[in-house]
Amino acid sequence: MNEVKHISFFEVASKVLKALGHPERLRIVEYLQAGEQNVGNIQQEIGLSQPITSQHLRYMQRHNILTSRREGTRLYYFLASDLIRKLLDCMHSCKVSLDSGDMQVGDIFPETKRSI
Amino acid sequence: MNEVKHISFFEVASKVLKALGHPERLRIVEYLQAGEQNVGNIQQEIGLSQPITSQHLRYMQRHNILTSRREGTRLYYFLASDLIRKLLDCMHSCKVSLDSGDMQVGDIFPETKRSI
DNA sequence: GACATATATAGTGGAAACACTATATTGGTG
DNA sequence: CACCAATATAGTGTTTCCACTATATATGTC
Repeated sequence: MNEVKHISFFEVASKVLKALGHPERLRIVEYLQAGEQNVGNIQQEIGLSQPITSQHLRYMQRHNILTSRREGTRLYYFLASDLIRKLLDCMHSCKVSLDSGDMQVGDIFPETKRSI
Repeated sequence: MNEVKHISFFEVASKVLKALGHPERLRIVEYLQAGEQNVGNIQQEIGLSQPITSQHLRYMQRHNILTSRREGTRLYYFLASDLIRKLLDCMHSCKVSLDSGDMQVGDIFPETKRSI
């Protein structure tokens, strides 16, 4: 048997986008751009409870955003693929555009202003 | 009064990503990259029912992905901001990388193969 | 105003996401 | 094996998403 599911770019991309579509997960993933980190560090950096942190990490692993590697009692998570890295690069350049004032958050979300 | 909500880049970006995290919505938005289209055309192009098409469009309008313009009995939808356009450009270059073989879908979703 | 066309909205049921509390598992060390 | 630290999972209630059917609204034309 060994059935292989065929999947279009839109399915691939939308799954990734959806999995990144949560502010804390986006923070985590941006943090991991600099390199792998264990759960404790991620939790502390982002400021979430332990179970929530673990849930988000597992969720992203299930959705092929992250992979993990065990080292003794610690679990290190890291970005799973070049597509993810590429997407994050893009997000970053969007962020830069926003920060430089080329774009305005108000263009995107009226009645809001940027903080940080 | 006139309270202004402050919102971080992560909130802005994650909302956009989440709203794009659906294969049909991604198809719609890619279709609209070429320019505005009315609901009927979008429906026919993507192959969805009329209410579903309208729902997705309204959803994306609520999430500041799209804007609309009425012309007689027709409603034309179009991309709402440069951030969206920039993100789509990025998705497109990711797609190109996938197609050119620099990246593999298998890297992202094991047990799958690309179609189209 | 009657009617047709284009589009939106309401209602509904099921699935998934989310945040939270409590508990379990895994690996290391004495 | 007992115990500790790190992490995962189960259970729960709430909210949001999603697809679908049926109905409503808006605009243009006669």
